[in-house]
Amino acid sequence: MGRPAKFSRDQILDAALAIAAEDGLGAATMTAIAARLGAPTGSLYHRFGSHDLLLAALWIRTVRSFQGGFVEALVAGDAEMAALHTPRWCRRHPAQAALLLLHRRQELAARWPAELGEDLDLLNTQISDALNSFASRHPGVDHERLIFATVDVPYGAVRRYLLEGRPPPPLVDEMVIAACRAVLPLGEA
Amino acid sequence: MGRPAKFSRDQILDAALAIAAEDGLGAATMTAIAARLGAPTGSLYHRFGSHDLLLAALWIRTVRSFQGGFVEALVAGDAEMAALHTPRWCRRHPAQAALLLLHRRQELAARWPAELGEDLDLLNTQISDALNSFASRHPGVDHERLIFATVDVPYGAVRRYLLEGRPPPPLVDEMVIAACRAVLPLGEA
DNA sequence: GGTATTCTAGAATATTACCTCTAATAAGGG
DNA sequence: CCCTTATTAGAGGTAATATTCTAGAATACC
Repeated sequence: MGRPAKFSRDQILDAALAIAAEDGLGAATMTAIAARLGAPTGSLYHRFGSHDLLLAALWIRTVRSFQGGFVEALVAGDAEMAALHTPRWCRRHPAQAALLLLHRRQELAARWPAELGEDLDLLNTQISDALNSFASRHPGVDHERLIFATVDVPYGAVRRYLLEGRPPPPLVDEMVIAACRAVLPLGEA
Repeated sequence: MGRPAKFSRDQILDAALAIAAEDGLGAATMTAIAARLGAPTGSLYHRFGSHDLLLAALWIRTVRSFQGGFVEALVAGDAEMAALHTPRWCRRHPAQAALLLLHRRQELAARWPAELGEDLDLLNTQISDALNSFASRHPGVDHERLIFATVDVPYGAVRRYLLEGRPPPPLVDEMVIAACRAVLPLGEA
C-alpha cells in the first residue's frame, strides 16, 4: 500500500558501492550517491536515516555476502577450502572485495549506529563459532594457526591485486594452500 | 635570523600520526592536529601548504622509516629476515604501523601533490630494485613468490593485531617463517 | 472514486573543514 | 637599540556536505 518505491535499498547501496570502488570511500557522499542514481537526496534519507546508517548497512551487507561461503567451508571441516574462499570470492565480487578488504569498519562511520550493533555481533559470533567448532574437532589445530592460515594469509595474498584493481591470479591459490599445509598439522583431515 | 620555530615539522607530523592512530585518518583534520599541539592552524599552513601536503609528507616519512630495514635485509640476501622485518618493525612503531599498513596512499590525499611525486618514486624504485636484485641472484625464486613470502604474508599476519591495537605475538614470526619456507625454494641460501 | 499511505522531489539550512589574511611576536645582525 | 626576517596567532571567508522540511505524486484499499 502506498506509492511504490522508485529506488530500493539495494539500488542505493549498489550505487554507494560503485562509487566507493571507483573513487574511494570518501567519494561516496550522499549527494554523489543520489546523483549516480538520478535520485534526490531526500529519497536516501527516507530509507537510511543518516549517512552513517547507509554506509553501515552497506558494510553489513558486504560482510554477510563474504562470510557465508567461508563459514560453510569451515563447518564442512575443510580448512583449505575456507582459505581458498577469499581469493575466489574476490574474483567474483571485485567491488565488494575492495570495500571489505581495503577498509576498516571504523572508518566507514565515525560512530557505528547502535541499531546495527546486533547485526554485526551476530555475524561476528557466527564466524567465531565456526572457528571454534573447527578447532575443537581437530585437536592438533591451534586457534591462532587456524586464523593465520584461513584468514590472514589469504587476505594478504589478495590485497595487492585488489589495490591494482585486477583479479588475483591462480598462483595465489597455490601459494595459499602451500602456506596452509606448512602451518596446519593436517594433510587431508 | 628571524623568530625561532615553536612547532617543528616533525612535531606537527607526530601530532597528525597520533590522531590518525587513535581515531582514524579522517580525524586528522588541520584543526584537530593544531589543537593537539596547542598551535593555531596558521602555523601548520606555514610549514605545509595544504592538508594534502601535510598528510603526504607524513606518508613519505613513514614509508621511509619502514622501508630501510626491509631493503637492507633483501640486499643482504636474507629473505627470511626481510619477512620478519614487518612484525618486528610493527612492535617497535605501532602508530606508524597502523598508518602504513591499514591505509592506502590513495585515501590519504585525494590528489597526490606533484612536488612529492619524485620522493615516492624514489622509494618505489628502491624497493623494486631490491626485489629484482634478490630474484636475479636466486635463480629458483620467482618474483611473485618472493613478494608473497616477504610482503603479503607478513602483512596479513600482522594486520589483525594492528587493528586490535596490540603487538604481534612471537607466534607470528614462527608462522611467517614457515610460510616462507613452504613457498620459496631455498633452505638457507 | 475517495482516502490513507508511502514515497519522490528538491530547495533551504546547519555544520564542518580547509584555507587565507593581517597583525603581533621573538630572535639575530649592524 | 633598531631593523630585518621567520614565525606565531587566530579571526573570518569559502566551499563542500549532511540534514531537514514542505509539497506533491503515485499506488492500494475500501
